[in-house]
Amino acid sequence: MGKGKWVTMKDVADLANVGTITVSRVLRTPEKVSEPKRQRVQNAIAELGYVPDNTAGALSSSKSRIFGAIVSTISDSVFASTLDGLSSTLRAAGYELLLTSTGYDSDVEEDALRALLARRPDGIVLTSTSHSAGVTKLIKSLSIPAVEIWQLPSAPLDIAVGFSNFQAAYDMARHLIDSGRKNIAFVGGDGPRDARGRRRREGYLAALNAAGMPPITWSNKEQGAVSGIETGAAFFESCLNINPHTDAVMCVSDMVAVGVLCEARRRNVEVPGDLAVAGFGGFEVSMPSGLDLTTIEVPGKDIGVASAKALLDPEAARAKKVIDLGYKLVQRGTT
Amino acid sequence: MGKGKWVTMKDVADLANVGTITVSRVLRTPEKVSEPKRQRVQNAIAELGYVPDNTAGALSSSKSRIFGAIVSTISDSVFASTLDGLSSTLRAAGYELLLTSTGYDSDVEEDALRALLARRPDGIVLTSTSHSAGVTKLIKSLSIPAVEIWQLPSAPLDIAVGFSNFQAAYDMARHLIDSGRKNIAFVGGDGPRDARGRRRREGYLAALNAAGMPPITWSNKEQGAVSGIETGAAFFESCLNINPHTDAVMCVSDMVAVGVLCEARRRNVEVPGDLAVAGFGGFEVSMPSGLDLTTIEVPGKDIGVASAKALLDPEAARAKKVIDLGYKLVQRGTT
DNA sequence: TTTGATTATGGTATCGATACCATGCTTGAA
DNA sequence: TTCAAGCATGGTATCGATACCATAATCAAA
Repeated sequence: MGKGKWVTMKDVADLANVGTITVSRVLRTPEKVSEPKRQRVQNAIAELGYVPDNTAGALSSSKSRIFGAIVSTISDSVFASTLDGLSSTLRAAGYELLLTSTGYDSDVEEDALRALLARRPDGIVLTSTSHSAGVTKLIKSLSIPAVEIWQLPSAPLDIAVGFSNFQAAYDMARHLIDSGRKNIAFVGGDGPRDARGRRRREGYLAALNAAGMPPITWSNKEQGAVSGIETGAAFFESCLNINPHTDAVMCVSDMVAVGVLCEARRRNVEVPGDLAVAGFGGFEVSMPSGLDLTTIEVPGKDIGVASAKALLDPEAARAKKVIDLGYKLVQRGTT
Repeated sequence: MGKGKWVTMKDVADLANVGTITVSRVLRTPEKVSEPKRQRVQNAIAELGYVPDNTAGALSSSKSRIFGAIVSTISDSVFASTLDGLSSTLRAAGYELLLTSTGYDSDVEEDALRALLARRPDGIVLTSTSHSAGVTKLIKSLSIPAVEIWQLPSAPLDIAVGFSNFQAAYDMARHLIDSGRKNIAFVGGDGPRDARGRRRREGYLAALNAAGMPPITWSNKEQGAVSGIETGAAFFESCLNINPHTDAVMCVSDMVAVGVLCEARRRNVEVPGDLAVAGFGGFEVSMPSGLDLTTIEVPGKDIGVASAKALLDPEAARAKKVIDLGYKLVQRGTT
């Protein structure tokens, strides 16, 4: 049709022989327009292939119907399910999600936030919980809801949705201690940029400390990869050097645990007889068959859905301030 | 600062004692403004914490500096790296990415597209290659670049960036045939909504057909999960029933291959002696240690980067029309 | 019939930026 | 000295919608 030009509301109005405002009403509050005109307008819309311009709408109504999200990486599959939940819930309510990734670089966060704010979003989602002074100031000065997700911060900027990594790891360590394990190791979670992993490690340390057990921690920092399957496999290389009596290993993620399990099978280390293995959750929602891994199930998608609800109804969410969705320790065959 | 109100360009202009247009120029073409005024304006911006309103800018310049992307799911980690590449490249050029997921429902695609177009993007990215008539018509009528990614379509709507799943799988099958395997199975890729997996399966079938070998295909459709680790593990259950002489298995993804490998180790099936295992790639970019899996390395992130470039310079990209980034058959220890 | 309430509809200002044109000033060449 | 060219700057219209107010039409009650 139009080359380089968009059809405008005026075009529709002219064709239907009504005022532009009537077209606007047909789209937003159709019950306020009489039947015959509504029909004419709708026909005109279809005939011209009219697509409303939300940019203009946002300007005049000062409601953009966009929410912004800042994530460290999209590739991190843990976030992915959250983003899916967020995006689909918002879309169902007629909102769009503007996504920006920082690549774990906190200097970028402020830039990303500014870029986001330039679109005048109706609310924002942050996936990190420690912010620079600039970011904090910027957010505090806004009148739109800000939701921090995943790791629950001690002092939320506005609204927080997530669960406690610390507590979950603590519980998992207790589970291993209670089932009689004496030498419990922890693998991963030491990356300087991986705040969630670090909290898990801290939960583990706290539990062992409370039980009077010496911790056994390990990572392959030098290799750069701290969360892949290979980390779990490589763990065996040095594990026995540190403590040859290790009889349980908590992993910072399910992926790492899968690596440990594969390697254990290859070396004929019996699981859970010789070695208990625990993961940390939700990289694949269900893994009932095959691996039978004990893990912490994390409400990734629920976090997305709950954040969306918080953005859509900030008053209700602010009443709670912190929305803790919990986690589930799922015991299976590996412990 | 302002409660519920945003600082506008006018506010900055008043404080700096210049016209609004000068503020605009300081932000976009600073070299056209004299040194002293530029300083005054920049001070005013900093003092007021001014964040420009791109919504308004988009309206008057009819350039939104937004690109839209429609993906089936964000959770699919394969897309994730592409989205990362796309998003970061665009952001570096001052553009933003508006993301919408369809949840594999092609009815939703047209809705999603309309919602995207309502934001007047400067270009769009599509991850599926078969579109409804409505979608095709809508896109053809646009004057903005449209990039189809991953699977290369036979007749691109506008620009296509990706590689051939068919050819890659064909090559992998040839590799197995050439290395002397006689009974080669294929696992997965039969989901009605998984077009990429289907093309891989077809490539496999074509190669076996050309070699005069009967195919052995398997899937656990009934379980709903056709791409997880458990698929690979479950494969063993029925594999021997179909063909007890199976000596090679091509998997629709690396994840499935990991499942196969783990299960093989557990059952003391020697890899690659008794069974060759091949994955299909890039769910984790490098897995050098531990698993040593032969796989097809897929240029996930590059696709994102190349798409971003195509969007930013559509004329150059249109000259090529189809940008084939290829793939890499990486032979490792499992074949 | 008049009045007030209610519904349907349109006109006009406005949102916050950019585009375009006009202006005044400074130069250097004629 | 005069004029053209170039630069810095500002004024005003404009982008495409919505908000707000005004008006016309309809209907029930007085």
